[in-house]
Amino acid sequence: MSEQKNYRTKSKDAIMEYLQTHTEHSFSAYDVREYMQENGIQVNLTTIYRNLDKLTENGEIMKYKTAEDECCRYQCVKPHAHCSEHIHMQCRECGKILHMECHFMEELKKHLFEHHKFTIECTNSVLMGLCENCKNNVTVQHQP
Amino acid sequence: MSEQKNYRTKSKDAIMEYLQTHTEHSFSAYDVREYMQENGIQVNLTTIYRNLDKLTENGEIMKYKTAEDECCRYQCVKPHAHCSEHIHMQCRECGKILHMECHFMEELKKHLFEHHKFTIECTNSVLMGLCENCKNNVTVQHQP
DNA sequence: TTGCGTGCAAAGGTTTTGCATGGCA
DNA sequence: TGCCATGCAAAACCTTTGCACGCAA
Repeated sequence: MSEQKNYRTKSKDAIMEYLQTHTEHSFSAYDVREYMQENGIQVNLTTIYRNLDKLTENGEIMKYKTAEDECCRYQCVKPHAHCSEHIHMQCRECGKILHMECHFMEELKKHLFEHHKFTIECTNSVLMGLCENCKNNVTVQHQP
Repeated sequence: MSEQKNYRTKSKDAIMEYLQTHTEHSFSAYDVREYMQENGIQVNLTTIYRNLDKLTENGEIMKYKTAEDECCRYQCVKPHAHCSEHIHMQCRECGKILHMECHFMEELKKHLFEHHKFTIECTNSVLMGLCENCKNNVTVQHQP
């Protein structure tokens, strides 16, 4: 339908580089800007938002919010195939994202449909919790 | 620790009434205000936010966001026990919330921990999708 | 009478929009 | 040259905060 030409620009390249070096963690628009500033690249926050929006539409990154976040979070899903067909887990401490790329995903879909008559849509379906590392750290910290 | 007295007020009663008649769906602060206006009850939006916050702290309602929502959504979980121990499913069309109150919840927890080393925290863990009703409607609508 | 609850106005923060300019193809 | 991309400023939007007053207990 709306076949739009995409020009290659310095800003876009810089943002893509950020994404590809941060595939394991989620980030906010402000994180991207901070990275740009640290590397001496001049990119406006509006431009960052516009590029992140476009990437979300193209399915190259995920966009979501939680009750704890006051801003949107994004994550590159490019290295993983079929991200719209499995759900994701996010660590609330470090922001790391895990992909449920395994046989259990099918079982989950099946259970939801058969027992709850619910058709899951994996986009925006995120389970919150703690990854291995952060769980250990949090546990240690909270001990007397 | 902070044992705070709770006064019973007209606003609080009105909000609680809204909650108890809307246990099946999520709502925003603006939904509550709209309901109040329709019923001729004068309640300030600030007051609504403050009461919803308090109810969230008490564990009587859930609070969450999704990438699609531009505002926070809340839902009464009072009729369901142990809502912090199971995850929820939300219909993206009608906002309805379903509770995974079944044996499968344990299997899910176990799988996440054993295969992904992920410790799920059910608060804020919401699966998005379509409920039975909306799935049928959407399917029909999209047919030629 | 005490101090929690409320309304009002204003501020805070993130995200979006309009418009003129810049730059890729 | 045509049109997408960008920067800047301002707006939009939801949510929170400060303060004075009202009201439950």
